[in-house]
Amino acid sequence: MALNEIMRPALAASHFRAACSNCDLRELCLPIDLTDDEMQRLEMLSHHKSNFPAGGYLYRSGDHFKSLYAIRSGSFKTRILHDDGREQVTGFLMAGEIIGLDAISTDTHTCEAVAMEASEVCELPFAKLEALSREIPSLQRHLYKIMSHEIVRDQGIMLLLGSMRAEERLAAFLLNLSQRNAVHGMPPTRFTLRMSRLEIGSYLGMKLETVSRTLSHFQEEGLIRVKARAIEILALSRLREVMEKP
Amino acid sequence: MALNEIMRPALAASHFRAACSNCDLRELCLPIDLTDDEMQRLEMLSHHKSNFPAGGYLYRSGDHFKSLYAIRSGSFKTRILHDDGREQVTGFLMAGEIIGLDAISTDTHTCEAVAMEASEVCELPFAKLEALSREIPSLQRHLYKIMSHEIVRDQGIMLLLGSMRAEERLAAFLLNLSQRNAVHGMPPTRFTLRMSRLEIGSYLGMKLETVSRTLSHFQEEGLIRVKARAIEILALSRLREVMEKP
DNA sequence: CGTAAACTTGAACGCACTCAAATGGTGTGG
DNA sequence: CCACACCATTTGAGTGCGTTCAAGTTTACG
Repeated sequence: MALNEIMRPALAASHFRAACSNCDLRELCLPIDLTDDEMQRLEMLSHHKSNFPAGGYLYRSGDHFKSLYAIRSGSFKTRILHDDGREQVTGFLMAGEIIGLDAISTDTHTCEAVAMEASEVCELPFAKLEALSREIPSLQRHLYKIMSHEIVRDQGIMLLLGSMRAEERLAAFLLNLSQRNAVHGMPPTRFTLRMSRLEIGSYLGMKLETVSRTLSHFQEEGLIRVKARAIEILALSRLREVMEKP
Repeated sequence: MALNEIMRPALAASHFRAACSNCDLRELCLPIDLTDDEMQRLEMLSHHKSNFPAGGYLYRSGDHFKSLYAIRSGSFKTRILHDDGREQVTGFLMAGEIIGLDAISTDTHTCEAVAMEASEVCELPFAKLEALSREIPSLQRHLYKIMSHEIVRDQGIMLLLGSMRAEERLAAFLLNLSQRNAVHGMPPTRFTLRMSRLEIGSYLGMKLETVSRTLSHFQEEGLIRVKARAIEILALSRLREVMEKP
């Protein structure tokens, strides 16, 4: 497994933008190939929720499962909460990605999704999606692939959390963001973090101070430039080396 | 999220034992409700591979994806390999569980599955399974649920790796094994580990020495009794407390 | 423009790692 | 059935990475 595939690979963000009344759902998370007629049927079952506020909950842990959501614009974080107060950020999701897959298993959301900025989502009622996927084989296959893709992504993060050091984790994280930002038309070496050091730390299994220190260290090494949440990658290839050296 | 749900919950092992010519597939991983006729059709598409040898590969990383596998007896570990030699065990799978879900995404296996003892599996050709699931709604729903369940499990392990200490991780691991063993008719407080300290360490993100030391420590505390790979849990509730105290 | 939150940096600590050696367990061939 | 070899496991001692605690500084936002 190539190291640049460890975290959510570029295709996660680039393909699949499924049907929804106001979204181009033709590229929802993975490539989907539907006829115009099929596309229209997919669009008919979706609702559009616009102007989702920053900090707002898309759903909470324990909520009854009804729909998947396709992020049309903005970004979300998902997290699971512990009884004892600890929390773990399990993902940062960007436009074009699908959110809510965890809830299918038990018909209850096991994590919660919070908007990190003003965002728009398409609601995809799962019962309808399921029924339609029975009639459109390529849609069914697509749903299976999206879910499998999420499994691969999560296992990549298990590798990261289980066997990488702090520097390697952060390098992997930055490179992953770089890839995913590039997909949205932004330059791969300049982007703005949507999340705090605390959230990055929770995601990567380290403390916020360690995140901050490691970013500073990368800057001293000339690998990146950090200015608050603005990141500029100065040496992509050397950053990859950081990640690949045990 | 309750702490005893963090790792693969009991239902993962208890329910779903899907159709396969020689297996009772009626309970494959999650409850499945099919008519006799539907069951027969599910069984018709499956092959039975018996006598899978210990240490043998069910599939390797990079193999072309063709089938899912239902474990009929025995157990497997799945792991992802790094370019630089590091490996991460991503799961220990027991009878009744489904293996190979990661490969649907790209039609290529991203991890490898190795038998930890002599095992039997049912092969479920995915193309046929997919087609049949279009005709049997409850089978389709079942497949979605199994995949979602794997996502929930993986995210539980992310929580474990990202925010728990060594003692807590190992306590969670033992309690999870206890649950899953109970499901197979074995007493919940006495079971045999199928995996080495090295493999446990890889799975839990710690070194084998730390696994060993922590087991010894639990024994000194009177929580468990360890004799090589034989484990006896002496104080289930106190072991849960270990896991729940930050 | 002022306040609170986010971030950076420093210093000391501690958990888990590394290195190393001894012990125990397992399987195989004599 | 035992002896040997090999691998798995345990245990010890010392180290280091990341944490904790504690300022000080910058940024975001009303």
